[in-house]
Amino acid sequence: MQRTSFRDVNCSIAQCLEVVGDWWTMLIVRDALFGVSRFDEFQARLGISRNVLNQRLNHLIEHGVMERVPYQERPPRYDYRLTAKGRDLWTVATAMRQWGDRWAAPGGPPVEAVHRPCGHRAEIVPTCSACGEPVAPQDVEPVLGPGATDPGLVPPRVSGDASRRRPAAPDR
Amino acid sequence: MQRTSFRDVNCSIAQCLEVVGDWWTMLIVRDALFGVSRFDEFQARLGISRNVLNQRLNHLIEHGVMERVPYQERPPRYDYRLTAKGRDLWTVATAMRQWGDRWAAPGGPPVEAVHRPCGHRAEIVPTCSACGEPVAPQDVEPVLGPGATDPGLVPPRVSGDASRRRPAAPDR
DNA sequence: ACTAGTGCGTTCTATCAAAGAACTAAAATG
DNA sequence: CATTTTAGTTCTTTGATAGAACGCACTAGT
Repeated sequence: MQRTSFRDVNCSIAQCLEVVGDWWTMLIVRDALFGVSRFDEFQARLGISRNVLNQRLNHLIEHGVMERVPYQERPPRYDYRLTAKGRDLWTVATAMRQWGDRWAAPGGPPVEAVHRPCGHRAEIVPTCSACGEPVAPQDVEPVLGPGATDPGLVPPRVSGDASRRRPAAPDR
Repeated sequence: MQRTSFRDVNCSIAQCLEVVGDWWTMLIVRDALFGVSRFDEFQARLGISRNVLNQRLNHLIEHGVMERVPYQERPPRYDYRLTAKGRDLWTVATAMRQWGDRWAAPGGPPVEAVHRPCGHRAEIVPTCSACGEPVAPQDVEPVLGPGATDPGLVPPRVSGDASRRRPAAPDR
């Protein structure tokens, strides 16, 4: 009964979760975004088991999110650094942080962000690349993209078959 | 050895993960954002075990992300619907989707988004609420917010910045 | 030289959670 | 009456996790 993998699911969210969907992984990425790079510092800050930390770091390296950078020869020791692919997870981390700030931070945000170019504490606002306006969830309609493999379903199906389809969405 | 909870971690990312950090939970939210609302449809689309699905739905309800809405009396049957708190996870789902599109979708995005007000297929671009400019990871500096309880846990280091910090910062 | 400390993993065991299938249940439908 | 629909529950097997101890290759202190 191994945990089901999302590797073959034709959905970018599932692909993202395949890489950082583990219980600890996103927190490791968070610390890496803060500049943490050493095994022991990850371990001490997170309180994660050493064996699990080792697994997760290797997983991230396999997926090209982090890389090992030697910082001394003898004994061989490495920094764990984010790659460009890993640094790009900043958008995910930021979305999570702001959601947590809004819904689960009764004492106010533990950490805020200063936008250096303008100097203000700021929120990150999702805007449309086409028209530049802020985007709300209800403004967006999902459509099939070039990578779609099952044109029948706009919301991609996860586990294999299950070819049952609801006749004429009796939604509500 | 039960899995360690992030409930008491003073970090909004951890709080978000406490709610949707499980292996399946974010995919359930994704489908709910697409409009799925019935137990069996979640189960069929995701291929998740029924017992795990039941656990996850209850977990989401406990955390105020979803709610049970009766749609028939006898026998009692419920729709599982996102609350406002749940719908607000759209930003997280979108960040994940776009990351997956960029880094793990060799055939192109399986699903794209049309911005209804302007009519274009568009990306969601993170911009600064103060100045309106697009924001890149290196433009942002984390600072302590009003809800901070452990100043030692946030290294004065910049997200995305990769320059090595001398190990003379044993902040723990 | 001897001892302790650092940094990074690995191994081991008890316990817990997941997958998957079978089962229950209450009512509608044929 | 037998099926089907919809939603959950129970059970077993197997895998993952926490936590601690251990190993290893150096370095620093006395």
